[in-house]
Amino acid sequence: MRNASRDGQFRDRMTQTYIEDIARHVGETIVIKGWLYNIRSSGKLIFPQIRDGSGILQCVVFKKAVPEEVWDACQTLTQESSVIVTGAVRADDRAPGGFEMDVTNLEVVSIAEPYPITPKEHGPEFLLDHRHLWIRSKLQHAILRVRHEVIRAVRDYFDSNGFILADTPIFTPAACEGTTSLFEVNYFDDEKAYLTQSGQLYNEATAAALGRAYAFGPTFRAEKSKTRRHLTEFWMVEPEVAYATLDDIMDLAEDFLCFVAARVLANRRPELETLGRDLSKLEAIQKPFPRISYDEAARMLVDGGQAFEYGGDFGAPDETFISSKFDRPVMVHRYPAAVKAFYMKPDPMDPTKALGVDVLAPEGYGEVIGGGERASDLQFLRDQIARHELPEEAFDWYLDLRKYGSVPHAGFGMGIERCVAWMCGIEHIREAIPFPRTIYRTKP
RNA sequence: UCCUGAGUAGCUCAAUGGCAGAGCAUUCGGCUGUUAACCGAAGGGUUGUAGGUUCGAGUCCUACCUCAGGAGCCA
Repeated sequence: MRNASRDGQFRDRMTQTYIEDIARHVGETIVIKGWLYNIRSSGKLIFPQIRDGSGILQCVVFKKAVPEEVWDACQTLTQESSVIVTGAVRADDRAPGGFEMDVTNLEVVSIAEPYPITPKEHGPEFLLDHRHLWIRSKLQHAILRVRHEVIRAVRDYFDSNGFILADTPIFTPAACEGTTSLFEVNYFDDEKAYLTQSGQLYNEATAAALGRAYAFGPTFRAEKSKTRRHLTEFWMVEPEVAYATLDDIMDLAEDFLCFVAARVLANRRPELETLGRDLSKLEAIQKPFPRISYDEAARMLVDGGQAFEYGGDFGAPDETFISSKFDRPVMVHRYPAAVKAFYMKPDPMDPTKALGVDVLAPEGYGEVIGGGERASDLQFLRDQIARHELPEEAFDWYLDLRKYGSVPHAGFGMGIERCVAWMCGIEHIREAIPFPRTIYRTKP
């Protein structure tokens, strides 16, 4: 089996050069395979800009330097036509990116029909209808590359800190946290199945098997949410650690987010600059993150004149108000148990509070991480399941975890798209995933 | 589900209740360094749908449809 990444062996056998490697080929004649991004002409001179997925390269076609059929072919090129160009690479300050190619040959692979996405402005509806083409655009291309970096950093972080990847099922027999927002699947004969809304309960099982485990996969929420922070289908990474407490998991979340931000800054700076991201906002993601209790946060809201009722969960404007008081993510812990999930461990110092934590990102990006310490007492969980009117038979396996060597344990979940949107500084989460699924949109 | 806003050329948008317009895209022509290139010309319309008011409706009224933003809920 060929390995595309190891030592670049796969790449070296290809008869093409990728634009991201162009600086290493100055003075050489190379082949670029891609698509026409834009074209400008000036009589006897044509400037086709070629994109190949790794970057954009400006080419120069001079009428007297190419065969007549190449010149004629250039006249027929339309936006997004696919082409293979051959020529010598040269550094030139006049070219975007600093390098350009003097074309000696151009082969047309396919002439594109009139391309719907022009180099001018478009509205969100039109762009989302053409998402399959929109991702070719410069900004979307940059966002997807940042997303890749975030995911790679997530995996590298856990893989290099003793965690074992143990993915949890997508089809699940029951709700983790209530049934209101579940997608029902009509396939299994015996019982109803639902698309997962969290790997949480299964992670507790894998953590008991592996010590430190994490799951990373798609998650589905049938919430009627219609905001820039919500997707119907999103990706979530969920670490779970046996013998960890709330404080341990807050340390982990803090270290983890700093690692991800540092990696994006280190490896995707050109993309961040393309996106116009204020890099100082990302450089500020440094330990220690402020840690405040729910009670302290509630006092901030009341003192700040916000319309907030003590005892309830924070709304989006509340989160934005709290996070606006800090220049880095803030961790809010010990929420009222009544507003949190049934499996949260009560605070021994104040049983009306749960040992949960939300990490609120700055700049209004909201809750990127939610987690906490899980209840380890069997009878408490039985009571909670009854109190929440959940079917106990659906949780028998989960309760087994408390019968056979129950230990303190904690974990959290991070929404990948919220993190990517935050890193990129983009307005809407739907641009942080290749093909967003929202309440009223399942195409393309 | 609720609140708010928007639907006019392929796209982005103009048009006091009085002739349906512009830029970009497309097609044709011009230009030897373009940077969302520029210059000239041409084609392109059931103004979201259905009613209503009016001498006359893109514009005012009613209902519906679609989309966007927000709330609740959440990552």
